[in-house]
Amino acid sequence: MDARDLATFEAVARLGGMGRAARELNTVQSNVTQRVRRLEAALGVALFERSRAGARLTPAGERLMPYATRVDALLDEASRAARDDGAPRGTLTIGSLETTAALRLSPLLASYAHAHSGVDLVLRTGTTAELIERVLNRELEGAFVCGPVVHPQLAAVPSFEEELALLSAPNYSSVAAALQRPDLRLVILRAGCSYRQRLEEVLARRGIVGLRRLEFGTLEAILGAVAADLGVTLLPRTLIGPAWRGARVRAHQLKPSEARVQTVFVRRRDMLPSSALLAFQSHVTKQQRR
Amino acid sequence: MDARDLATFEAVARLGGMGRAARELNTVQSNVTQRVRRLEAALGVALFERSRAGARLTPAGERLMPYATRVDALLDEASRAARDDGAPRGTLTIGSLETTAALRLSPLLASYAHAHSGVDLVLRTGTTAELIERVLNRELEGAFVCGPVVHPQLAAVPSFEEELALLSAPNYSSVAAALQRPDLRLVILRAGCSYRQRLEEVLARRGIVGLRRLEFGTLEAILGAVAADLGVTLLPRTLIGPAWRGARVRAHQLKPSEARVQTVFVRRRDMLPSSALLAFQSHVTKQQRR
DNA sequence: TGCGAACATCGCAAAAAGCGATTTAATTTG
DNA sequence: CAAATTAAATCGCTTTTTGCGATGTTCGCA
Repeated sequence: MDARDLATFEAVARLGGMGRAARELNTVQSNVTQRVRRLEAALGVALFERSRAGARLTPAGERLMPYATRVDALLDEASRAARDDGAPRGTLTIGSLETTAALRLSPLLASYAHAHSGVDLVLRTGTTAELIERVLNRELEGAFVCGPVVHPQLAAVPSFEEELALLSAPNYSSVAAALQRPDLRLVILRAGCSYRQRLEEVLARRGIVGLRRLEFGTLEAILGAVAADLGVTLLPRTLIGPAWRGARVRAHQLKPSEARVQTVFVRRRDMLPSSALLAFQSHVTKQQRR
Repeated sequence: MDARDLATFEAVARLGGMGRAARELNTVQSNVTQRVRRLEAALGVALFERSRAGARLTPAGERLMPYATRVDALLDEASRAARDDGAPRGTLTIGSLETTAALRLSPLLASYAHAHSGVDLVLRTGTTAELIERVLNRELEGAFVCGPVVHPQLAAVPSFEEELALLSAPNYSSVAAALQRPDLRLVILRAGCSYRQRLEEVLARRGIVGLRRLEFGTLEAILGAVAADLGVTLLPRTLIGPAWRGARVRAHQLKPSEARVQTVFVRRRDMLPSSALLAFQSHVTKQQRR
């Protein structure tokens, strides 16, 4: 059984048609047809039910499908294992929450890039859910996300601990005062952001629900909005630099159970970490000890 | 990366040379060379150190090697999974101890063959060590061997329990009497047989060591030798049919701790059992309940 | 009954694989 | 020290496979 036939099969199954698979695989439909038919001939079973709508998996196809993805992943891992001699090299693609990137990663990435000049670093930001999705799809080798994470396919190592604070315009002297305003809004980084849910919980516990939201793409915009008294937000306390603290926004302390948030680094259990990733993780650990 | 190149690589690594691999793979040496070189080119690393003596793995090759075998096994399993629709079919190749085959398997195999006429049954006999080796090599889907078996790669399910008896010519009235003879010999099925070690332990506990051995290939020959007072042997009590019991050989009872032996069915944990095997195991269980 | 959307088939050209002979390199042996 | 040996690399050739584009076929639907 040829691995490329198997990959073709996988694409057809995933996309639901040979034509579509051909487009994804940069080839022509007749070629895909031929590969699928050869695979079927080799196995002696039909893998797809063809119809004018496309191709749907037969039970045999369903049984084969998980192997197609596993073989693909295994071949990929094999090639990385053979290439990787322990010296970090190649491309390291990791993900991070926006806030974690801003707060923790700059010095880390700088020192890492300096120590391992042979590594091309790629950092993608997103929400916890997005990042986890990408890690599961093997688009990212790992990601810093909002913990805790429990998932059978993922290994999570606690990496940072943040203390969140409620931010408001400076003219409110307490959390309670900041939450008085009738037209209070939640200022959030983006839909699905991990801290948004936390913020809603914090407010719900104070009897405030159903607030309108303001969503911005950058931290600066968020802080600007809070400074302009458009609403409140929840962010790591230490994220508020001297340029913002005190004069332009006020950080209200929350009790630890509400404020504590753990950032964990997740990666697929079944994917062997590249040397570049191992080196990165040891950098994280080193940083923690300081 | 092509799976067949990987298989070629594996053969070269295992056999220590491209020429030898070519012979095993039924092709020519230049072909093997080409495949290995292509693999090396694709990975960008040397996999072998060539010398006049053959080819030895480089560190990169060492890292790749386990993947080569895993990919091979996975492709194999994929093809079986796709083919196997739950109806037992194809070839079921299992192993068994000679004694277990004689004592337990005949009715089992007969009823199984009858119930699943689509399955070609292949039964190989051997010693526990041989059978386990073959199961590990995937030459057998599973085997009945002398338990207990603890091995990280094997799953073992207890299947039968035998009571062993010391067999002698009929003119000895007790174990002690049978062991009196100065030129006593151990009559054993073959070198490495599981019961041989047990027999030696039984005798050692009675102060008898270093006996000569007589080795025969068949149970009939063994019983004949014992009947002719050439020596003693250790066999499952129930194995001695009416044709032999009493008149021609005498079975001496041993205490349970010495007599009890468990036959377990072992198979590779990482190999998904075929439907044929699952059906077989359910036959075994059914038999046990009777 | 013709149209559209899908897969199947066909013929051809290009690419790759496979083979056997030969070359090269490194030992071992006489 | 040269010849023989052994194993891998290379080469030229033939055969096979692949990939492509065009065409054919099927089937549901307007």
